[in-house]
Amino acid sequence: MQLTPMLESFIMHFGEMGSRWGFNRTVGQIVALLVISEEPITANDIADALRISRGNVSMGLKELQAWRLVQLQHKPGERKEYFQASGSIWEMANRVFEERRKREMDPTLSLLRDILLDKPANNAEQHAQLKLQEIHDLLEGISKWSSELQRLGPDKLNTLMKLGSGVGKVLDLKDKLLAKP
Amino acid sequence: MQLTPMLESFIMHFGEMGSRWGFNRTVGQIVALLVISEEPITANDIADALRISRGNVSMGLKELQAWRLVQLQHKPGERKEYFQASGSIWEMANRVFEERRKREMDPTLSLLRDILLDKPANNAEQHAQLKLQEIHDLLEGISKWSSELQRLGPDKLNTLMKLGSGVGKVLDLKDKLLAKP
DNA sequence: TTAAACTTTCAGAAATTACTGAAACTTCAG
DNA sequence: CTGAAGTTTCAGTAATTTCTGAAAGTTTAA
Repeated sequence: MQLTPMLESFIMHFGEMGSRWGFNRTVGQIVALLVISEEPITANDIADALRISRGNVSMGLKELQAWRLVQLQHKPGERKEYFQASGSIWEMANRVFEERRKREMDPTLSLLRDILLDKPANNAEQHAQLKLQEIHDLLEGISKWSSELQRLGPDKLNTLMKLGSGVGKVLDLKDKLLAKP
Repeated sequence: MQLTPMLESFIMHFGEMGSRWGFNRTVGQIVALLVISEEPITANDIADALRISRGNVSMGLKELQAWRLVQLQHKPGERKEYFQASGSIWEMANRVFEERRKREMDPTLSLLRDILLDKPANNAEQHAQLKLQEIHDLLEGISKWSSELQRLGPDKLNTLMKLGSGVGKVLDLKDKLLAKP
């Protein structure tokens, strides 16, 4: 496992971005390494290539399994565990979105729902609840919409993305057609 | 600035979620406080309500200004600076998305573009570049699309969100109409 | 069984990030 | 000017997060 400068720069970048994407440096580096390697590799290969401790690799892989971004493989006749990126880039991106939705929105939605069940005790609370309701509705909207979009599948999503702001026109079109009868 | 348990729980939650949303605890708490307060408040009010140091509030507000999530106000005849949340919840959410796009995707896009300009030096690099190209295209697609969506404005976006997975049908409709010569 | 080959765990160390509070700075009324 | 009322900065400390490496755990071949 010998990395060229080009590949190294990519891996290091993913490490640095890791924390912005919801995991730590090591996890970012591991996922980058797995994505670019053609063959499945062992935890030792990873520790070796990234020059980090074996224990750290083990924790990182565990985390990546929680994100469902790695797949475990066994080679016939060998005891070692081999790892590879799980699925296409598109599938991996999907999993990241899903997981982040869970971590970034669901807990807040749940809290907001609870708070909104309570009667406002005074004027300040009443005003606050109006705001919280707005936040709740917006979050819920985004959350539902994004999970529906994911269910569309790659091809339709692609059409939609290519359409870009042209969606506006399609929406107008739809309104006209429905308004007609 | 006396907080009821309900409001306190909301603020503390935003503090805890802060790091997942791209800022730190204090910044999360400050923005929560600003959102629920009816009147603009001073930095001292904030330090007081959240029981954090004045210096920390100053740094937090600076950060929030970078995110364009707070607005500075002056009351006639007073020297003090008053702060309030800048714009509606919807506008604030928009700014957060935009800022996160900048921080989470732009640097990676830029690195990928650079790497993809280089000639692959060997087989491993060639294979890696194919993957990097995929990542690049996906990121670029998402990035462009999301900024186009923001440009649609709240009403159209709302229609689109309400449509949910119904977009699929609208897309079919569009295809049929365009296919007809 | 035993032991070799491998993996995971976790206590403590290292690195990073956030916070405090005092000093420095700014602004303005008198 | 001067100083009172305000704000920002930043060195040092506190809190949090990440990483290491040794010990414990697991699996399988013989």
